[in-house]
Amino acid sequence: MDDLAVVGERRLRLAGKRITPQRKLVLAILAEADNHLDAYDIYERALQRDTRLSLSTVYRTLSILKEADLVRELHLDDEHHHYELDDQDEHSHLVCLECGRVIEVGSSAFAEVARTIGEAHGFQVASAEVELTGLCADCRQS
Amino acid sequence: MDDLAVVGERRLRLAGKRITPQRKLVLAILAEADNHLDAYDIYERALQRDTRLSLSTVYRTLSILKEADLVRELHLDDEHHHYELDDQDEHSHLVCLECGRVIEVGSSAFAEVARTIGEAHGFQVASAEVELTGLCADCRQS
DNA sequence: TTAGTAGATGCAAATGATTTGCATTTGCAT
DNA sequence: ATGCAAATGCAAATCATTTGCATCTACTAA
Repeated sequence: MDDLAVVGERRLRLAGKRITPQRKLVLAILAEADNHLDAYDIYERALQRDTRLSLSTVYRTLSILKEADLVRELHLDDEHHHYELDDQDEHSHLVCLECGRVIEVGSSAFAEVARTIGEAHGFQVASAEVELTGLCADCRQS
Repeated sequence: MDDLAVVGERRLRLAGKRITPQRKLVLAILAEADNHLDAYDIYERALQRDTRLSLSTVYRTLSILKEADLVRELHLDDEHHHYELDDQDEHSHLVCLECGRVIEVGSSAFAEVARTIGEAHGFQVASAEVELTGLCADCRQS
């Protein structure tokens, strides 16, 4: 969805950041992605679109987007970080131990539990990251 | 609690691993720790106890303990991994954005929700890691 | 109890993701 | 249009984690 990228630009401006072709590109790539990307994924996809973009800029851009709460950083594995546009929706990830597949799940149920648990500790929950590991349906059969 | 370390040794043996002074030490340090440690924390504490232990061995040991499900690897921040003995209890972490404090919370409530969500996707949940970020009680007042 | 051996360790060097210094370019406010 | 602070690219630097290799040692079998 292109909308997300547009919203992103608006929010970047508000944060006093410049809108550069590189940032637009990163935003667009993230907006189109159906799954989570790591920095290098983004870099590769950018190269296929001709625009000039260095890997360091990808990292710098992601860092800015993260600060602006436009992007969420995930720790799906130990190798590197993954990123996704932060659509403000709470959601969790199911990571298959066998094939590594990642299923994204909207989970308002979790959000509620999270808030309740937080409050019980005087804690004001800003965001939740839930990672469930196990076996996906396919891998359960082998 | 010393018990945890003993149980750890038993489980290591079952996994066909040798019980070395270094492994005992890592296990003991983890068992005594009140909070999550990273590899270097463990290394430092080990040095204070005279036993010979290298940082690489800490990493190798943690890796083994992780495989044997004796230790859980946490991604509390982007810098490095943290480890805690896996007491099989489900629990989540409240990470304060302001002071970085980490509050550990037992959460059978979550465990249930997790299983339910997993099942809805044909997913068999093996373990859950929940990280809630926000403001702790103290920091909310400033 | 002891010898033999696969598995462990320590050290230093390698790796690989992420960051940074610096010279050059470029948004964008005026 | 112009100027300047912010952004970029490149290469080099970081820093957590891993690995090769020679040496050591926990354990097994006799």
